[in-house]
Amino acid sequence: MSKAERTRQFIIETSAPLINKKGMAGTSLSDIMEATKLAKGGIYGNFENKEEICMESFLYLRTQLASKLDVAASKGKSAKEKLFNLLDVYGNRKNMAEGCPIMNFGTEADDTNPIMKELVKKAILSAQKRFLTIVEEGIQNKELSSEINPEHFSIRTFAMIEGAILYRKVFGNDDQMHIVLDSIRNEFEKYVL
Amino acid sequence: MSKAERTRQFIIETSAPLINKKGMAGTSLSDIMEATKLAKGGIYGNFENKEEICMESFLYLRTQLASKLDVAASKGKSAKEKLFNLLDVYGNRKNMAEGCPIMNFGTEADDTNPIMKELVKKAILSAQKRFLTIVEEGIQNKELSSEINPEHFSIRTFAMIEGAILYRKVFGNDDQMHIVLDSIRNEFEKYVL
DNA sequence: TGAAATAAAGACCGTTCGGTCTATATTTGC
DNA sequence: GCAAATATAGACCGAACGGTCTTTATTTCA
Repeated sequence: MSKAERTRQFIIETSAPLINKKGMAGTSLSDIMEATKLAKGGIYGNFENKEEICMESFLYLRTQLASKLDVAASKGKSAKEKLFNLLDVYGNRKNMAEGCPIMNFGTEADDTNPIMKELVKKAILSAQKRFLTIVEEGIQNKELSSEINPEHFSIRTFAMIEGAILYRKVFGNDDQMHIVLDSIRNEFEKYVL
Repeated sequence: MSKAERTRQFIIETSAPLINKKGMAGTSLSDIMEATKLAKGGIYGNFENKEEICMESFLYLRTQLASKLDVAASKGKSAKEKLFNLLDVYGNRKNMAEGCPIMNFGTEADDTNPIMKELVKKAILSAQKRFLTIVEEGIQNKELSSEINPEHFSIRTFAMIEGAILYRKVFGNDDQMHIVLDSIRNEFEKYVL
């Protein structure tokens, strides 16, 4: 990895939590300069503009979280274990320090920023698919009753978790998150054969 | 209503959808000037600063939506009708043109803006309470099985709807919202006596 | 209707914004 | 270890930012 590549990566990793917290419009270049201790030249030598930093920051956060989730799921031996492991990742706020990047970037990405919106869309679909696959495979393996609707379950689960993340952000505690996760677990158990 | 009061209200009503869409940091004073066709003097004669416009805009959006919800609920004669009427309001995107103000302002209100955060917190609690009351009264009136946990149900419902609103914003359609609302209806029906 | 009170216009202010560019410092490969 | 290549510093730019203030226009009410 060349110096430039290392610096670029460093800028992304340093800016990402900042932008996730303060928003794209709310994070200024001087914020990024201060956080990275780099001057303008150091930043703009590695990025076209602020928008590129925002996009890369989102992709970084998204990838980080996705790999945590994938690792957690893969450690489960059954559909139930996989799902519950996923829920545990969402339940631990350390895994999404400044809130969910999907929600943070998604709410800010308006129609003037279609590329960002597309990235968020893909992130949602991939998060949803993680649930979907677990349920579908669970049915195939006869672990789950075929009465569960995999698509509906995964949409509902993802939506509920995002709502709980909003709760967590605004209230600053995990009370509602735990209630939500428990209810997802309870509902899922009903379909476990 | 004095001229100033009318102008102030006009500024709020004109800015609110703009700020809800573009965010607090993303909406500039010139945006507000353009939308209202007012000059700086006209704005700052009625507001201390931009932050005040943002707060009033949130309160306006919140009140607008709350009254729609309250009216809808009050038209229902049973707990089920009340709840279903509420869900219909959430289901109609026209009622939340640029997304849910709770989510939009809530994700942006960080710790540097504690007053805003408090307003969002109250808005969430009041939205949740609307569900809670319906369920509690339903139980009292023997319309609902006492097996339903009113608090958990209302938290779960609100979270799921917020998640669905995020879906709607990013995907631009109501597919997931309808799936979510249907599942809420189905779950609720199980407790109807 | 006319005088006092009030509301809005818009020139102006310092600051900060995102971004460019040259000069200097640091890597890199021989 | 030195020369060429590359990466970073930071002065600089015009535009846009939020906000102020005086001047002018409009309400308001006797």
